[in-house]
Amino acid sequence: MMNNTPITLKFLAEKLKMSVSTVSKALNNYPTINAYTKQRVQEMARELHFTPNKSAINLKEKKSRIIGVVLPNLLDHFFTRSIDGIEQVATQNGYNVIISQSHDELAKEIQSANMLLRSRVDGLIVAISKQTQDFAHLNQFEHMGIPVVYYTRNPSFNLSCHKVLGNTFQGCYEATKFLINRGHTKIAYLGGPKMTNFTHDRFNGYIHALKDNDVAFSAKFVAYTDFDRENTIAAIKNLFADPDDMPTALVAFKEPILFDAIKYLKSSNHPNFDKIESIGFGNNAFINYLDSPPIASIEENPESVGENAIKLLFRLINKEIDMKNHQKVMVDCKLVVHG
Amino acid sequence: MMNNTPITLKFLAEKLKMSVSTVSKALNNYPTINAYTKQRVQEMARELHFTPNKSAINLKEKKSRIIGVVLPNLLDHFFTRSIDGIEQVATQNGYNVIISQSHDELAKEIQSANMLLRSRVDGLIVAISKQTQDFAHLNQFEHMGIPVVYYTRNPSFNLSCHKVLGNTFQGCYEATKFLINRGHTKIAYLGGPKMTNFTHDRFNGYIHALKDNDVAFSAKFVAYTDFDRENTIAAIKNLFADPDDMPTALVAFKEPILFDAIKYLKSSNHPNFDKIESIGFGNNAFINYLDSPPIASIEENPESVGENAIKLLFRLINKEIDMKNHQKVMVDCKLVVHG
DNA sequence: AACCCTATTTCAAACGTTTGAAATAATGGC
DNA sequence: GCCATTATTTCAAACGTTTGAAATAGGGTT
Repeated sequence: MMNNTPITLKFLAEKLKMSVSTVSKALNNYPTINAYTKQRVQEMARELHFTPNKSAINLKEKKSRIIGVVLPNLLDHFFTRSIDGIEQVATQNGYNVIISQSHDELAKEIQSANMLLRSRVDGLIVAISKQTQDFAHLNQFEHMGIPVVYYTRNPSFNLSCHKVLGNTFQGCYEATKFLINRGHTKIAYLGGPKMTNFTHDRFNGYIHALKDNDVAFSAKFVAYTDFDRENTIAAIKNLFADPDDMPTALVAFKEPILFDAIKYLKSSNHPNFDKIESIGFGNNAFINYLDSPPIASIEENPESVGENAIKLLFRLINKEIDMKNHQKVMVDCKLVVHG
Repeated sequence: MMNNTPITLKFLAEKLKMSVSTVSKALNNYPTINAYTKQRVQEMARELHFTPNKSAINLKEKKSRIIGVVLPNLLDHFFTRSIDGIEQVATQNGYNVIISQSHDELAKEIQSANMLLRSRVDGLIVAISKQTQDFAHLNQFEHMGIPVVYYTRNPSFNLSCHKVLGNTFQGCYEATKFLINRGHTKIAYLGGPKMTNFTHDRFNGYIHALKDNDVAFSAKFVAYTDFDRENTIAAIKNLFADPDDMPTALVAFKEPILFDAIKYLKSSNHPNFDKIESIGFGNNAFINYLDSPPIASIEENPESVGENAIKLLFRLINKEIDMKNHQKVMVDCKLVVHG
């Protein structure tokens, strides 16, 4: 049942009474190896379930064919969907992926980075945690010649780097424009955590759409929140504070937050609740089950973001692009109208 | 900026004018190494950002300190939550986790398994795909002495193995009993794909709860579906086919399916829609946003399932339990009442 | 100053591959 | 049958670690 001697090249070689190098070359289909020999070796390898030891190969080849991915968490469907894009391209190219969650904590992100560094990944894709201000743990990779692509979370403030970002400006612009075209002039913007890029580009998209369509901007129609429900409710209260001048539409930086907002508005018996039209980032599958769903969603195409990130990474790994020649890729959003 | 000579023990040794083994032992805090030497080595290692090469260590140690996880997909929160449990225990024990999705396809599962085998994981945790009937790709691991723990998806029909399962019998029993206690006597059961264990234990829980509480079983209150919405609607139509004898409550094998059912019932203007009380497996966070939410959820405690799976795996890895002494662990569900 | 401990360092082999260079075997020309 | 090719196989080093055994250094004792 259980095999105790590990099946190595050496073991095969002894069984077949030939040298280790012949076995190795036969399995790797070297042209200098006799056809019959190859056949014998390959048969034996199959029979004994020979599985090459990746550690040994990595050590010899000085490459692991592993891509590391560090991201905040797997509960956000944006990230899990992006992984699908990453994995697909990786697998096509014979690479494997190690995923590590930071849970949005810097300490865990550092830990993840260090373990991936020890594993000598050939490249790193990272969506930084909310806490990440210092990048030493990520810069290490580049010092060792391992390319890093930042995605989704934009560390622009203090770092020039390779990045692949969703075009949240365009997404928010289109959403706002869509609402304007439906006749809204009082469109509120519900933004996310102020400090990160969560919100900046989106807000600009909102502003520009208003401007380009001659809709007046009003500061009282802008509020910020985070992923905490109470804060969202407080923000909504603010947006709807003036009973004589309440928004009729809403653009939100993330769908779950928008759902909280909708729920609150409904429960607070807002007079024109039925008329309010809203749009958020995400395009969550559960919208299907909501009674008062957003009128549309900003689909961020996470698979495509992931795909672009890893494609860029491969170009860096293959030296098609110099590591120092920092690239920026934007992936457009798509407005998906529901119903 | 970029370092070209890799920082290895050898490199450190040359810099410090000592032997490789001294450096190695100093870094590993061998008692035979002089304190001052240790200090010098450790300082130099820090300064030059020495990072041990895991491949080399794996090769030498014949262990990778990697746990492989193969699961259907990451979009199902059950699995992502179970990963949190797995990762936490793994990290505590100095192990890393490689996650690979099968997308419920046998071919991908085989591919994942093979890559993990090549990576010489020290153990495997797997939730088999719906298509998995043959286990050769997984049995390979045990042949090589690598323990495997099956979780969530129970391959009982043709395999004795180590398994960690949610106690769906108990979960369904409690849900049914809860509904009975609320006065229902016409409780429908909406089951999942018939062939797998998706449904069998749950159905038994339902049946036993009815029996133990003297509620008559009626075959017309049982229907099966899968993850396809159309099929779910068809199943619901069947359950409610007899206008003179319609169920007043519903237990479903998975929440998203239950949501489809609720949505359909609502849209079809079911006369007593408001009265219908339902419970499904999952405890999805989005229930919060539903207007007609299930009255309760069967929380499957995925983190705990994951945690139990990896704890069992470690006991196998550490030979606290013999691999042939197959273990079965059940993780109880918890009924969570909403509102 | 010869000896013996003990403390510390170094040697050398091993883990399982890959691969260019060297060795050997097979074939063909004459 | 001998030489030159060519086909095929083997040698040997290398990748970066770990670790038991062997070597060396540093003190004491007498």
